[in-house]
Amino acid sequence: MNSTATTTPEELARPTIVSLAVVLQVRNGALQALLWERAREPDVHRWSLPGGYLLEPESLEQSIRRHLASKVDVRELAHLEQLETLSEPDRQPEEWQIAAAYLGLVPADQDPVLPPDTSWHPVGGLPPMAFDHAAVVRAGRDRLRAKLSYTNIGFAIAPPEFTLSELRDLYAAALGHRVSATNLQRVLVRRGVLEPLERHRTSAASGGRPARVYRFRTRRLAVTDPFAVLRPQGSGSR
Amino acid sequence: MNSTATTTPEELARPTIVSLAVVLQVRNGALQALLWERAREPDVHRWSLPGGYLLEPESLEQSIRRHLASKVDVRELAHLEQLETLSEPDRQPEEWQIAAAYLGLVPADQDPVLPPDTSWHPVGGLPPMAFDHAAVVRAGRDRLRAKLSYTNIGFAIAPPEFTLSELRDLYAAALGHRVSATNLQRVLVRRGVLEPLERHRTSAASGGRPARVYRFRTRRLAVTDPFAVLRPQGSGSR
DNA sequence: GCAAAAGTGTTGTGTCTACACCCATGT
DNA sequence: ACATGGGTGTAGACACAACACTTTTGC
Repeated sequence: MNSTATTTPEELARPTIVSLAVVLQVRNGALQALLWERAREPDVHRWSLPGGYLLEPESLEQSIRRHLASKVDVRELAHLEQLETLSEPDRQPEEWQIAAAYLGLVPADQDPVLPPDTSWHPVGGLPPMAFDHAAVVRAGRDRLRAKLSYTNIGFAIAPPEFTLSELRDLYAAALGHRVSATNLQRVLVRRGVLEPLERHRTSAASGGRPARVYRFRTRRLAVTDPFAVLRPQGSGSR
Repeated sequence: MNSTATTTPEELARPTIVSLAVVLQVRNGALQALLWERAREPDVHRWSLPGGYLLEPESLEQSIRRHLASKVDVRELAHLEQLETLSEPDRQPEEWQIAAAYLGLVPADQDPVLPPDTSWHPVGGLPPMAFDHAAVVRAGRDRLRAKLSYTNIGFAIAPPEFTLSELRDLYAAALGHRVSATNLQRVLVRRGVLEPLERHRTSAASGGRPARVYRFRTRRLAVTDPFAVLRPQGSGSR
């Protein structure tokens, strides 16, 4: 059987198709996921990822953007990428669903108005989750953590402008461990990811030197540390 | 609309669902992809990726393994992972298909018997490809190249045992640039990926010192260079 | 002046590349 | 002996973490 036969066989599988999103944001110093509380069986009162059915004719990315629009304004999503596609026939009890999972990131300065059944939950310490959604949240968190190391994806969790301590706190929350502002600055400036502005943030009531304001040079995903090893010969050491 | 409503609406999209695979192997010193020549319109005589319809009830991974079994013996696949899911409504002219693309890797010592309409093609220099399949091949190639740098995925392109020059040639073919056997050995041994055996390969007719035989310590995917930067504090430098 | 926070200087370490040199075999 | 290919030793370039120290503000 070939993927492109002109006549479609009868015994074809016709699972329903949904798109899901792990929407992450750093809130109150913790990485949090946008979850939605189920109102009916199965898995009543368990929490699940936002998303829903694919409609005619739209791509999966259009689908997840459309579904998310009822939770958060699409303009608040600084980044959206595909995570994985789940297809185990028994992953949902009632019907066979194929689910394309996406990772969405919301900058820390946004505070979307949420519908009543929806709220943010720290990814460390998730509430009881429906179906296989807890694993998807972990996959999203891991993808973000990995990309923070070798891409400029920080732009998607940070506001347009920020001080280095603010950025350090965002990275620390997302990565789940302490981060040094000193070294974070050096790494990101050396790679050309961060750009210092001339402006400074006035110091807090407790005093302290005013912090310089930075921004990401570009707010589109780019790989900044392409080859860990095994670079082409003669391309210089890192 | 929610992903888990108990009643399924009428206007639901019901595209057909297929699985595709970019199967890669190093052959004759070049990274090659397993392609299949279309026998009918649309895109007659263009080359496409092996795969086909999802059947009831199987997962996408089971589906692609089943379809590949008609091309290559499944036991010859040393690694299989999901690449991306394509869903643009107009990506195929005749029907709307959602395609889950996988990356499969065949060790260099295998030589599967192929059906007549199927053959290997170097990924640099692909023949005219059907639909969006050329881009999927490039995505598979790029995924392999990236993972060669930070995982032990070499096990999936290498035979069970090999000398370092042989492994160097495989890495060079897959990466598309020259690789030093000296440094490849040091990187992979330092990381505990390679294991030297006591055995040696007898030298060729042209002479030369007999080469030591190595193998991968494990033939399951593992990340060996986890954090490019931004490691947790106090976790030592690389 | 003193505390607080930001920012710079500097040192040490581990990783990787490049290249010189040595080793073991066939002819 | 010498050509051929395998393997080791070593030096230099970087990137990074850690930490001491300086700068700039509020009180």
